[in-house]
Amino acid sequence: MDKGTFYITTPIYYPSDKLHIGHTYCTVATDAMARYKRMRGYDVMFLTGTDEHGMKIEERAKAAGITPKQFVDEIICGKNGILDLWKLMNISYDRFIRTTDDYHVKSIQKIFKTLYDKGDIYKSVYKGRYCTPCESFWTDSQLNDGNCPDCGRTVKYAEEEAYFFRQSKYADKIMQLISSYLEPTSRVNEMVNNFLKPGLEDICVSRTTFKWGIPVDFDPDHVVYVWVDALSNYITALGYGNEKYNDFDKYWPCDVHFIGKEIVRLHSILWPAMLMALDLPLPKKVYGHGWLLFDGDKMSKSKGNVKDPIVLAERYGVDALRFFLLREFTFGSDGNFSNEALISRINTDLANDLGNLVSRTVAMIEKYFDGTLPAEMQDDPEDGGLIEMAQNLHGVFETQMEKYAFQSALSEIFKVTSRANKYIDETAPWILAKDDSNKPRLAAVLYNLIETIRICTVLLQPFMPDTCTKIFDQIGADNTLQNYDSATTYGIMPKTVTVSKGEIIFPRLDLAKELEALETVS
RNA sequence: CGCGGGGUGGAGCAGUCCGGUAGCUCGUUGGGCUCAUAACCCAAAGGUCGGUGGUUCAAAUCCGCCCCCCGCAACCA
Repeated sequence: MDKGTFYITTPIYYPSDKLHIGHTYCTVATDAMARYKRMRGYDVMFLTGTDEHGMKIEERAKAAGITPKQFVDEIICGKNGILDLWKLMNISYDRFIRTTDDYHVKSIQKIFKTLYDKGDIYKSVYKGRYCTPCESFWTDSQLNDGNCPDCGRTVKYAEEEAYFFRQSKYADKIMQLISSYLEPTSRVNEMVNNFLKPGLEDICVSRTTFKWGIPVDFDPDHVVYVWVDALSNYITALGYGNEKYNDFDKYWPCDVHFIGKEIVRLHSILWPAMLMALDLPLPKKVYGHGWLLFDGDKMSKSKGNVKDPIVLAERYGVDALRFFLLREFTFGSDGNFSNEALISRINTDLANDLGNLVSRTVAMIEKYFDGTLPAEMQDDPEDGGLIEMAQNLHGVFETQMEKYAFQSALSEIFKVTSRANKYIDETAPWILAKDDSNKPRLAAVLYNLIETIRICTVLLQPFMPDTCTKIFDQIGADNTLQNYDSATTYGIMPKTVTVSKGEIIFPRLDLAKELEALETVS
């Protein structure tokens, strides 16, 4: 059963504000993959966390009249904070790292010193446009008509002593390797043409203009700038450079970093360069997923189009929301989030297709056999189509999952539930039930339905863990019929299975009513 | 000429690498069924595949040019 290790990560999120549906999307995807790999027998390490340093948080804390640590503690541990959100969303992370954790801080200082001693970090001068009231440096491209993008005032040329990471030294190697670890491949060209071909510049990795960061221990005026701090979380959380954990050798290199497309550059260029400088192996995959857009726009607080995952999960159920996020959107591309799409997807796939299939199957077994199928069954060639699909499902499902194509993997499952609904019409059990001599045939039909539902449900577990438990209860599948291997064999369910009709799993929603309600709450 | 992605029935998308009857989901219309959550099943209508020129027996697909949308451009999942 043991297939080795699988290490998967989300980005560590920046807790300057409550998280929104976009963060939830990435984390749910990571969770589904982690659960899938666990089911398949891998020793999984699923890491998520928070990236807590930086000027923005320092400023927001100041504005709120509290310390930066108090500020992030509230957002992470407070009511409806990040920990609550992941608990609500049923996120099965194994480890949660905060960049303010002592062990991480110590590791970062060591890493910084190691790179400095090696000559890959060196002291120089950062030159740029500086806005004095905002105490911020800006690049030319960030400027708004030549003025500060934050306050609109004029900026002036300024210099600041800073440490730089010798990223340029690793440019050639990265150019050679990037297409082997970065996915989807469409992102590779962007990196090569925009950054690698024009020539990599060294990157500034320390600051003296704010204090809320990890101090450079051999030069106390400086704090380590975000990216060295943040990216390293993937190894410090395994115990690299600290005593807190000691499974670095076991899990590194990482199997896949799931990240948003906006930080592809940092994960596919800077991070590999850092690892090369530390003489460590590179992650096997970096997957830059797309964004959820709202009315074609990026979600942002200022545009007022942010979707609150807590509101949606509480209204429609965590599993329905998890399912929607991974079923509706192509993981590698941007997708358009809309309330209408959410409601429609729940209605068509979950209520009409899957939920109704379970409901009608279980109801017929109760009605025609008092809930328990008889051992005597009569097969028929017309069963072949359905059985073949159910039997082969795990194979096509795996192919898609291994490509991180959640949408396609789910689509394969729903092809089978659709086929099962069609099978009911083809076999017309209600007609068979009219004549007792047809009972063995009727029993076989209902058994095929139950067994098909069971296989689909096994594979749906990474996406909708709680709902699948409810379905297993209704169709009478015990624990031995729920594990991954049980989905690879058709017909292992006992013939004399007993079902029990429970509550409706996914009630059908009134689209117009829900849209109206969502307008007022989010 | 900065770079990348996209433009396919009313909506959302696949197909483009490797040319050969344009496909899926939703919606619409008609029919069927009554086990089921007014759900399910069948059928039909609906597209000059952004524009234009070229290659070819044949182009959504390959090549040239043009238009439009989105993103990136060194801190946004």
